[in-house]
Amino acid sequence: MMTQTLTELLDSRVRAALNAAGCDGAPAVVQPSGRPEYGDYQANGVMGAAKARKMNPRQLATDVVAKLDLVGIASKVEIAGPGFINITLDDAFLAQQLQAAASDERLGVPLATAQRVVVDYSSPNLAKEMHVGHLRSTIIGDALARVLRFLGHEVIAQNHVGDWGTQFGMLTAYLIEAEQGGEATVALADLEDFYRRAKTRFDEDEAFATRAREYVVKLQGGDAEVNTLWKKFLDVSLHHCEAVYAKLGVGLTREDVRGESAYNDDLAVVVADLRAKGLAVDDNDAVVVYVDGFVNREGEPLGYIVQKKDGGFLYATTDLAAVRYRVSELNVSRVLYVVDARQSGHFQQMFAVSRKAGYAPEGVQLEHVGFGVMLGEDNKPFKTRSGGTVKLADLLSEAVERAFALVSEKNPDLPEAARREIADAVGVGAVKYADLSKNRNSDYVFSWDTMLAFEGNTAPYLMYAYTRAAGVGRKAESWDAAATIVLAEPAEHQLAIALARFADALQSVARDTMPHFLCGYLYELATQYMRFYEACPVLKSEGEVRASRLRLCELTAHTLQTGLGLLGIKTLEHM
RNA sequence: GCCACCGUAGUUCAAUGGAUAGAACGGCCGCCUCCUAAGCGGCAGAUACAGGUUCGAUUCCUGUCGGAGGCGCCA
Repeated sequence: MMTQTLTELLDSRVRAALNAAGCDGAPAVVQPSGRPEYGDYQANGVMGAAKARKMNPRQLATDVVAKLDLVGIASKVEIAGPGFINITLDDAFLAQQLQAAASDERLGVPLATAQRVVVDYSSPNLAKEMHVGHLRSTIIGDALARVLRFLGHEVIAQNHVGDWGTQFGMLTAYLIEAEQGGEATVALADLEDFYRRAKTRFDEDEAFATRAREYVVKLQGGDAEVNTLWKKFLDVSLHHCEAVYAKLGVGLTREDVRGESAYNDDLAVVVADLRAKGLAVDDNDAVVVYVDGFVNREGEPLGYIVQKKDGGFLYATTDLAAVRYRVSELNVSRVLYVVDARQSGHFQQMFAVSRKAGYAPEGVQLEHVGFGVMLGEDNKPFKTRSGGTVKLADLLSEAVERAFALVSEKNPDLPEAARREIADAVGVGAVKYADLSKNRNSDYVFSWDTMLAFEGNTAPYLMYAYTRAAGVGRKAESWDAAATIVLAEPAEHQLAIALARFADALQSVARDTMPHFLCGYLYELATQYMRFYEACPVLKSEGEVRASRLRLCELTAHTLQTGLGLLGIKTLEHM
């Protein structure tokens, strides 16, 4: 099994050479080359090291190259420009790497030093139906969880659903009305509608509003009847979420659900603890924690309210209780919050309080994995309350429908069942990939055209590359699966480089919590494969060349399938 | 006012401080008697502005302009 990625290997070798050349501790700065004429990898550390030590960079580069041991790894090492070291990998070395990857379930990806990590994602409000605003958290979190697991980390998914709050008084009050009218099942079939009707009742009928408020009190007081109604409502709502998850291919289950209500009993404990530690103080009858560095509009210290003046708790309190639970009960060393970037201020405060209170000691990483807002095609934010929201379920259906129309057009001879299956994978994959392939920090422009474009840097392109790669192997019938890989053509070399970078791509994703790095990698791999496919006949070639190329196809297929799988996107054998 | 994000081709997006800023879509031009043309090749086209740090800046710092957020008892 491999213990180092390609970049790590080259980096350590160049660093050793820098040390030997008198530049102790100088970073090697190894990265893939920007263009083919600069080789496969470039080491850029010489210029900086030379500058810091007042040395001549070209001379230092010469020294470093003289001491650089890349025997059996590189076929060419050149100095270029002011002191770049351009490295061209040896085809035999590359071939050996690929052979190792091909015979390994994990494709030769080194296992990371295992961490236990909480990924907090999706977390819809169970009072309503999931809408497009929930898409990003759900699929970004899912992709990160999959990548971290693949690298050997122990991931604990946490679906921190909104299952608590005053709105559930209204909903349970309305549910009992619906049950009495014998139409509860019908009414619950459309949660969004259910919420709307309950809200209307609340606004228009004073008696109902009063009852709703009473139900909130009863719910909080543990009243058995209201509790049962509440649980029934949650169950229906979770079923709805699970249907969406199933359609999306997201791995969240009931086991991962730990909603806000799970922390109810801890809230008073947390506040008391913060008081005992001298962190929480009374302020205008509320209980507040002050941490340095946070100010409000007027430049006054901004407190973090953990208990309202009416005695009620807030999500701020819940989040603290959750941190405590995750660190002390789940024993994790990294917590990822895949939540809308607009909450970054809240997380900054929450993290600061957690540190101060000792809920998250030094060694525990707390990271807000924020993402941009969902915008309409008019570049205006989606409305959350006053209608205009697209249900996630509807979005996916629409995507699948459009994909079905496309498949039927491209491939009219396939039986309908097959076209349905393809449309399912392509439609859902396109929606997910359109989102995952963008830098999550940017705002997200929701556009049917963008999401459902089936050409270029899209899921269908990658899926198609997979079917091509896998299809060749199927057609080949018999060939030597253990054949030596021989890289002779430029297209073969480029494909090999792309294949060999898989581990580095995954590491970047895990380190920076950026799924779009993996998308970029897979797109590059697919592109290189397509070029290879055009330039190098596989089935028509003979002997060792044929066997070698078949192995390249097979490894490409396996890598694409694994990579897409880590993004939560299915592959197909036929398209 | 404070905090954090964003500004790259007509459009949607890339680019761990590195060399000539990459793709895709759209436009134009080529490639199927040849392993799946949902493909491949080619042409045209961009770093908001002004400073600074650096051998080197789309990237880091400061400021300006522009977009969209957050900033005490909602989540």
